[in-house]
Amino acid sequence: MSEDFTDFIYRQQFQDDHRRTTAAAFTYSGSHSSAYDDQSSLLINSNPQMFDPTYATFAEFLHGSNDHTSFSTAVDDQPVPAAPATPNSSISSSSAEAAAGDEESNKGKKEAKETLEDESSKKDSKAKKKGEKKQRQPRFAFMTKSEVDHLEDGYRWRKYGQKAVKNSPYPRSYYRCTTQKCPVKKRVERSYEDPSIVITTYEGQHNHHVPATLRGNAAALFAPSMLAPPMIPSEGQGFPQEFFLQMPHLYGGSGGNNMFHQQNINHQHQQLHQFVDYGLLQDIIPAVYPKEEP
DNA sequence: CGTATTTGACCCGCGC
DNA sequence: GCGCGGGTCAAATACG
Repeated sequence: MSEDFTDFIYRQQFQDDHRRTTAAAFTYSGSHSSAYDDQSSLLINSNPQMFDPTYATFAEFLHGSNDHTSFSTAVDDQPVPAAPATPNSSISSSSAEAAAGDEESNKGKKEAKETLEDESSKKDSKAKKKGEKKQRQPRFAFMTKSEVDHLEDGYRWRKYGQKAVKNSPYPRSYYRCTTQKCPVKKRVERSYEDPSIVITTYEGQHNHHVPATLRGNAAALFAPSMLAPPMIPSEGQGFPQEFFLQMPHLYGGSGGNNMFHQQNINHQHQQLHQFVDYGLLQDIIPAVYPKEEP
């Protein structure tokens, strides 16, 4: 179960749509998303003091609008053996297969489709072209304590599926980035143990900029330098460096230090600090939010 | 009327 | 080989 985790990286509280949200970020490489459900409570409750009020919104958090916060996790080099900053959150464990293939199971249908477009090639070339292991893209997950399922993250998503989650009354939703040719997928589900926790998993890299059609300032936060390079298949040990370029603030490089660098938090965001200080504990306690959603 | 969502069918890997 | 669970497709439907 916990083997699916590679590292617990970050914890964050912010506010989206006037709702308070708490996020915990980690990478993982397993195939079963239910694996981290077991850890959600632990992650959220482990150490309230770790919250970093640097970012105001989920999108900001995701894209790293500033880099006042510095982290060092040896994710791309080796598994992180130690817990970030609290003995409680020792979630880190194996990170053997960054791309364990259990997805991309649509090969059959794709084959049929492409046979139509490309009569001559057929499944042989197809299998050759794509059948070479179909590796799963590295995934990056966030656990957010939020009443909204689908958090604004700066991109446009189209829902393409929803499935019931085993042992959970809450379904899992599947989204794809709406930008043409962008391979990024995302799935969202609510923890069955703590319904106030939403687990968002991203897979793949965006090959484009954030659409400028967002409300708020999410688009403006996204610098051109954030454009991700083409994906390079993972070699099974950790995640490709390219993956982390998307969220540089989450990785202070592979310096070897596994610990949080809390001392680097910039304290110039006074209002955010106040916000956090005021409402943090409320979020730590599991709560039932009024149902909403469009 | 174009686009996004819903939802059952389908595919695939895996364990028994 | 079969059943199960996860993931995706795509026709139907809802939505603006």
